[in-house]
Amino acid sequence: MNGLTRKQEICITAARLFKSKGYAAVTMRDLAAEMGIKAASLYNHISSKEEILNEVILAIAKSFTKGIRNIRSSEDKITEKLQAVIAQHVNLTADYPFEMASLNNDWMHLGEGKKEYLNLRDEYELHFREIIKQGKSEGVLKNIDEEVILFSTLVTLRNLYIWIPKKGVVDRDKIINSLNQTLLQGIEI
Amino acid sequence: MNGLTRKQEICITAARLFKSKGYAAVTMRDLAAEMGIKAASLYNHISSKEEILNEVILAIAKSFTKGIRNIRSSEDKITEKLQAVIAQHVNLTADYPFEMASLNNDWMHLGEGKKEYLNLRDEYELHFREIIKQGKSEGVLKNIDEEVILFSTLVTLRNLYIWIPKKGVVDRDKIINSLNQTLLQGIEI
DNA sequence: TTGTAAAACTAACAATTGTTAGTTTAGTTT
DNA sequence: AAACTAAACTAACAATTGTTAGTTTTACAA
Repeated sequence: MNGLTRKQEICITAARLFKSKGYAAVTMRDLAAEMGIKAASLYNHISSKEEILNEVILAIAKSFTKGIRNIRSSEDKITEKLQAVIAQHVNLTADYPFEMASLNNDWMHLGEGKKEYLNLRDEYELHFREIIKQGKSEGVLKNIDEEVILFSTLVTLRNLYIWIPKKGVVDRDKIINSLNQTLLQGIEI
Repeated sequence: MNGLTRKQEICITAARLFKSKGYAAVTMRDLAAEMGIKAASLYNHISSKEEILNEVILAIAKSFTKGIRNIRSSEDKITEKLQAVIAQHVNLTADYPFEMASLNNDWMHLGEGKKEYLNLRDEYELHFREIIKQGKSEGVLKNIDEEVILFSTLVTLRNLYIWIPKKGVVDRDKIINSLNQTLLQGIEI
């Protein structure tokens, strides 16, 4: 019909519900009602509630880690790498705002997949930290504590999902440019 | 004993659990076990699970709004006002990291108190936005979209609860200074 | 028309949920 | 000693939870 499997449709709908109430507060009956079917029917397509969360979170977590791995190993200058990281966040968030919410808020409810998620997150932060270190050693970035830079930048990017859907049609380039300026050069004259 | 009512002790313990699993995933039996009593005994001190969330969230939400109201109406220069906002976030987060997590992640589960919470949040953002506008009109802040400045700053400050407890003993002044520099002047040379 | 596979259904389960009612314990005041 | 109070307890409830088993519907290919 729309090129999606029924399972994918379920996961997409689930992600939307997870964003508004959180994983734990969404029941299988809520999800089924949203799909227009009965709860038991969901189990023709998925094996458990937890599997849905795994699908939702791990797919997008892999995209992020794969992306920053490429950015770090590229030949770009540091500033370009930082801008590429920002652009990746804006683009993935604009494409998958609901999944981003689960990634941020519901990862602790992962069962089997939690270890893999934590590995992906650790690797992501490792690459990001290394880019920042390189920037400092090359004199492109100020000599501020790496962890402060990592935290303040990453937390803004990770929470774009709260903000981006509020704008109507998303002008990605405008957002990317604003964030580049704000995060890299600050807001003070 | 420790100057706290039994109800306050319950709310403090609850906030800690809410941070690690989210409000919906914490059962009254979980909370009771953490207090070393049975679930039914909790109801000698509180009237419902929801009341606990109300207590936890509204207390800290009021602190924030009251604080920024005073900052905005002060005679300080814009830069000092911005630094005062940052300092307030660092201090309240260092004092109440668990409550901050509920404020960020569990407000949608508020029942009776949700309207009051949303009013407090709106008022907070209003004052913050006005400080930013004033900064722009006085030429202290760059001519970047107000909403971008508001979002990127506020999201960093609101999520300090994730980061501050990771540090051992919290050197508040060091964190405040780093954030002042990072948020206001950026990370790029 | 018949066979097949996808996807829905009804009905029910065992466990867990927030909560209530009534009772007991322990410490303090009269 | 008697009364009072704070705070715990046991036992149970009605509702909701994720999930299973078995059955029926739908649509398309043979």
